[in-house]
Amino acid sequence: MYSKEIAKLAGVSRSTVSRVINNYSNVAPETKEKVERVIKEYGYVPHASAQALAGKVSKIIGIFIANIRSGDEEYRVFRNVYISPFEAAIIDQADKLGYNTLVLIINDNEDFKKIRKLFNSKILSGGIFLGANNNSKEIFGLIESGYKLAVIDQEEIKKKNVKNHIIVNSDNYTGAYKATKHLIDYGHKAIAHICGDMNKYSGIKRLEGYRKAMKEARLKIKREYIAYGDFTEDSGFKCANQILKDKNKNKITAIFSSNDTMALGAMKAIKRMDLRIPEDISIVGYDDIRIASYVSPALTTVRSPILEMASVVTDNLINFIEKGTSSSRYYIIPVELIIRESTMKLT
Amino acid sequence: MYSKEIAKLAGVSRSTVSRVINNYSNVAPETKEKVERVIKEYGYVPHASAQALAGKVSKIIGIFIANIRSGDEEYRVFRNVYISPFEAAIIDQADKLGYNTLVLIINDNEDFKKIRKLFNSKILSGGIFLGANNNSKEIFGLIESGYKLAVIDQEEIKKKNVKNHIIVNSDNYTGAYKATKHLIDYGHKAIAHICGDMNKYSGIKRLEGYRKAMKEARLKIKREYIAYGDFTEDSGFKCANQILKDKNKNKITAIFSSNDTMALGAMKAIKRMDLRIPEDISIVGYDDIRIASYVSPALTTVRSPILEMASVVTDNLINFIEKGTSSSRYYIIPVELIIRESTMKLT
DNA sequence: TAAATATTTAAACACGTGTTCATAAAATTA
DNA sequence: TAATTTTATGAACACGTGTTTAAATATTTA
Repeated sequence: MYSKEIAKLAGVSRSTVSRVINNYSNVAPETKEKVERVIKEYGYVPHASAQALAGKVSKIIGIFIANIRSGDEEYRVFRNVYISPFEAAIIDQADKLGYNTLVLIINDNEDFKKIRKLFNSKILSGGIFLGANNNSKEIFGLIESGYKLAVIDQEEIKKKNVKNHIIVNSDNYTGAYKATKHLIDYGHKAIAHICGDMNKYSGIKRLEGYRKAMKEARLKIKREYIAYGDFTEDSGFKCANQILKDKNKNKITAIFSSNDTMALGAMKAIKRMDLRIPEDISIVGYDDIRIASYVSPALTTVRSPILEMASVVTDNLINFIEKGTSSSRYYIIPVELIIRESTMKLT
Repeated sequence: MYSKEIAKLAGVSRSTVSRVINNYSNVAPETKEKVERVIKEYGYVPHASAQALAGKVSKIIGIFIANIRSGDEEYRVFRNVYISPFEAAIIDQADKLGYNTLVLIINDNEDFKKIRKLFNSKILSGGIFLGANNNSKEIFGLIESGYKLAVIDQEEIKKKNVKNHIIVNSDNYTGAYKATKHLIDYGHKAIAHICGDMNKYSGIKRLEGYRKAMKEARLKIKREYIAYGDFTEDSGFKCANQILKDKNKNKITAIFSSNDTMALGAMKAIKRMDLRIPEDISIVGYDDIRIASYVSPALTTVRSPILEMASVVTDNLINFIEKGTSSSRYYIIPVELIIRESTMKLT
């Protein structure tokens, strides 16, 4: 069923059908009504490719999800539990605005070529990066090529030739500050930090937030307080072991983990050392993934407003696509500390 | 950058470029090599819409994910924790076969029209349903229309006019049988079942598996043993309360929940009644979602081989798309019982 | 060497839709 | 009523690629 046949059935020309579909003003009301009736009756839908070829832009945006590199195969495929609801929220919001969503999992730099292909072949008219590295040259390249892109969790881009993009971050810095401050307020002094992947902006900013709170309280950050993980559970386990191996010497009483997944690994390690949470070690995570409220003890953590971030990034991207007016917009969304059972006052 | 320009740069005609791209045999090797060099140098990619219009089929498949109806907004958007890794595994497998994936969340019947649109406009060349209701008229309609579809968790379709589709199920019947049998082997006799959504094939078959095991052991299924949930945590909570409210009379010592999410809700309810798991009540879930191994006590459950199911369904669908040869294939994938801490022998 | 055949290429058309342009019809003004 | 403006409509072209057909070139055979 094509527009030619609709035209015949409605007794008008194909151009008139096209004008009805595209809401032109100069169509007689009764003609319009007649054509619309036929369209509805036969369930006609324009051929998207033909439309695209004739100059209409596609109503599809991409979601580009960075895969976790290290760790086991299972985790690789099953994907980041923080990212997954983010994806769902974006799909939902895009749908509300009449857009479909194509999901791509980015494993290596080869996959950036796929993105380029999808844009060049006019399948996508925009895209959102999730979990990307900070300052990614590949993303800069795509933005420079003029593709309409938004990035979650990315430093403000100051390069002169990289403009026209959207960046939405949660306030990682303040979140990490609040988390650390919470431990300080509870009387802890020897507070360790399990860093996330330092290639991600969130990893960097959360470390900064931790430093800020410690500095503000005039607490010295000893070398042994810091361990470098990569946001995976395994790395959390290893980092906790490393941090606590000289516990008698270090007197560490609290850990701020850069995300919940690592915090879970750390909790396993802590329990295995026969230390109690929170009596011996208080621990704070970040992200408020679903498991956080189920583990025992329930994890104190920082919650990012995923729904809000997804709305902001999607609305802005689609506005950018349709109006063409984004001049490097940069958003920071506030976060919330959720106090549960994994932290307690030092007596 | 279009094929016309490539042709000019390579000093050949546009048709020759097309023949090179589409691997025709009658192109001189040196010509072919020359054209390929230019294509690579300029990173040329054919305009997908133009290709589609000229008769090539799109390399995009849809993943249609049914949303949970009841329950809170958060859960709605954040999506089913069982479905989410499934989606990831399908995307991964499709990518390996050179296909991209468009994800659609199905909230109501209106959304089936969207699917029709996507097929009619030639954006999609196939699709996979996740979490769909059993015997869905809407899906039957789409299959009848000739769209190439696969469905996870669906009864074998016997209607004469509904053919050419692929169905992949995990062995829900045997899984539920194993779960119940496990409890019986542990000496339990008064075993309750929290049913899942009876609109889903998995909900139906798991109840059947439970019945089979009970019958085989000559255990009577009292009316109070059965409670009807809908796969959400809330419903699990309510069902457990209902089942256990006359505990002194019923002597129920074990519960088989139709999925893990409801089992979590049930565990909350059980704890709130000051009963111990597994000392007072043993509980078995289904799906082996990630949280299952983190809760305390860790949940005994049934694991479906998600990766395998995703491979089977994706491989078959793409084969169907490319070769056009599927005559109602029906697959059942075996499952595995994972025994953890939430079940114990009755002494 | 001429003829027959095999190989390679270029031109032309098709795919379905949007849009421009010219024209016909209707409405308004003089 | 005639002239002008406004409105409505259909014909023709453009979008980029695949494919068919006819022609040109190279190769082989007699």
